[in-house]
Amino acid sequence: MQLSSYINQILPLSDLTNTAIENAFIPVKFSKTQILITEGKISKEMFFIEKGLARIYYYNESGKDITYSFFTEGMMLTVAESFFGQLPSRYNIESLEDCEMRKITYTDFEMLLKIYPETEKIKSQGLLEFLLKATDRIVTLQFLSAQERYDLLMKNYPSIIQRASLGHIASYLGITQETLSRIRAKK
Amino acid sequence: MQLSSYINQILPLSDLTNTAIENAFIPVKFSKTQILITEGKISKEMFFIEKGLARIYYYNESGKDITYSFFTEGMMLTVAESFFGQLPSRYNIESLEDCEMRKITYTDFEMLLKIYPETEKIKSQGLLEFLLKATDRIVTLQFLSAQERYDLLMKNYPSIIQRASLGHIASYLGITQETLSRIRAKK
DNA sequence: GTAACCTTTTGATCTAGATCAAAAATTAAT
DNA sequence: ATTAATTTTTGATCTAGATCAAAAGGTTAC
Repeated sequence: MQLSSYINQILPLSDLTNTAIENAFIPVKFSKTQILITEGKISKEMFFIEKGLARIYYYNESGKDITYSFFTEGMMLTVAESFFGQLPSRYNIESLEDCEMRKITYTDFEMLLKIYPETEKIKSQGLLEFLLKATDRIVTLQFLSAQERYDLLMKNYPSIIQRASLGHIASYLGITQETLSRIRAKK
Repeated sequence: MQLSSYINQILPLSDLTNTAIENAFIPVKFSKTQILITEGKISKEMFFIEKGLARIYYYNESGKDITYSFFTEGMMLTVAESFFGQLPSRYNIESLEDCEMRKITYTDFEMLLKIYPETEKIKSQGLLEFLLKATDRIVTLQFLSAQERYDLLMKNYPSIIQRASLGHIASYLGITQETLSRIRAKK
């Protein structure tokens, strides 16, 4: 999906504003396993994924690498609380495939908001989407079994299951690799 | 906490805007166990709690009542995705104590945003806070033990532990009542 | 091409927390 | 107050999923 279609599906904007947004998001490429945002730092950038796969992850108290979330084509990628709130990020972002993205800096984003006030709606709509996903996640983790969580991911994001590694998917689901491997085996 | 201090702690606003906000939030009282928002309907109201305790909850596939979240003095209470996005709510809201609140309707909220554009910041800041809480929740549910989740709730919201019922707290933590009772017993 | 390194699978065992059931303690209602 | 209803505790048992360990498959690099 193109950035322009993404924006327009949220809210149709004037041609002028659309062009301004298009120009503010500059193309970037990342190869596999690059770190785009680091824990402890304030996210200065937000990415729109045109091609590729990435994940947000963190290390728990015992140092285990845990995937918080996956992002793929047509999604806005950033540690939302850090970017929108300009707070230190508690997560890292890593590319899992070679990626083609568009990125905007926070400064440019603020500028857009100031010059084209209609983009403010894009911001709250964006926040709303992050929130919707997060609440879904909570409900999933609160009371579903490992199998049910896997089925749900399969249903909602089948491509992630094919493209991400077993270990990353397992920690995302809140289970061990072994358990995920067994769930897959018996189907 | 007063509504005015809540607003000002987010962002200092002009006296004019402050007064407009104060007037838009009208006082309401609820007695224990009243339903403020119902699953399937669009949340037309957002509440600021001056006194009392409430919870957001839902019924899972097997019909079990699950607490999604608690809200107490000084918090904004609403099903954020439903109120801000004007989408059907997937949750209910129930008062758990006699409550004194201030409420604003979505229409009045929109009006405020239009007349006093600086309130738009309050909106995104509000969304951001809901998002921050939600991400915390995910990390908690992803890999902490029952005991660790309980300790965390105790640390962050000790008053909820004293005021909410065992069953509500247990489902909030994603565990059974029996397990929670045993965790408490051994301390 | 094979050595070194990851990732996934399979097996055996263990345990945190669920489930089922019933007793005790609180709270509410007449 | 006494009964009824709800909530919490305690006990016994069971199970989903963790942990530990090692084999089997895949990748990557020289």
